[in-house]
Amino acid sequence: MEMRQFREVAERLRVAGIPVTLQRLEVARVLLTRPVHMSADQILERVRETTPETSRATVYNTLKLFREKNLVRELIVDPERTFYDSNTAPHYHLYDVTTGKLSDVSADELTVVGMPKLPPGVDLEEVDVIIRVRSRSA
Amino acid sequence: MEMRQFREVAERLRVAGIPVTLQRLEVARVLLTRPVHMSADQILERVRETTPETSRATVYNTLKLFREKNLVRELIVDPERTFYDSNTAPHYHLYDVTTGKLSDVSADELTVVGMPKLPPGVDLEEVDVIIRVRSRSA
DNA sequence: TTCCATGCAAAGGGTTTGCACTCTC
DNA sequence: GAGAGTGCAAACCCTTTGCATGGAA
Repeated sequence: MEMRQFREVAERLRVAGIPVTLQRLEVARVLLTRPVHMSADQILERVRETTPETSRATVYNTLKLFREKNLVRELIVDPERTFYDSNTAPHYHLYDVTTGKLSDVSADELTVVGMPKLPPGVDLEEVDVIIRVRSRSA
Repeated sequence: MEMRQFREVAERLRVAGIPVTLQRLEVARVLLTRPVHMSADQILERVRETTPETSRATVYNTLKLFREKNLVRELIVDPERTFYDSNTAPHYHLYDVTTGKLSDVSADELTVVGMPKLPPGVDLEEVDVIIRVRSRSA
């Protein structure tokens, strides 16, 4: 891990208005230095490789904070666990229900045309597209 | 509840190759006699109004069976609980994250254009579109 | 008699909560 | 010394599982 990356994620947290702490920096390093899809547990595991004194609760707190500040997006694709996506640009997802593997589908490859008129008093939050695929069993 | 509806759902189960039992009939009556989005717990509650001797496990078993036979579709829109949709025709969904209310969006109102080329060895299962909205707080 | 369906209770797994401790400002 | 951040363990909630009972073929 280079110092440069540490500095950069620290700056991202400050810009987002998030007070910097050791654990938040670690979660940010794992999650925000490249586009990834990870579950809370995978993140905790990766963080503990370098910072073992990190609790599960803190990771959940941090993820909630990052989501509120729009640093990550929550992906609801599997009832078993929530995934966190560090790519906050508009894009869609391909989910392999057999392997649990998630991949990005760019807005170039796929377009949603049309939008139903929303009920009165509601604002659009986001549009999720999930392409579910199944690995052919041999 | 009219006899006619009972007969009709019973026939749907038989056509789907599902042996008819009292509990399955009740779940089918609650779920399949009109288009609804319900959680397992809501279904259990409704079933127990008329057939109190129904266990949670049986409802889950029955829902899994119905899903395998394509009588219902599972909706993964909320990490808290799975919803079951009795509308098996292709369509999309609008989800109010504030109220938890789900509604259908027909394929007329919205179209997905384009499809990324799938990784080798996988089959398309389905394409989900979820429009997330938020109720404006007064 | 052999299955299959069911009820009940317990277990399981991801997430949240309560609480005490520590650190910072 | 007040407030925020953290670790730990327990609580929570939805769903699944194990097991014994009961019924149908």
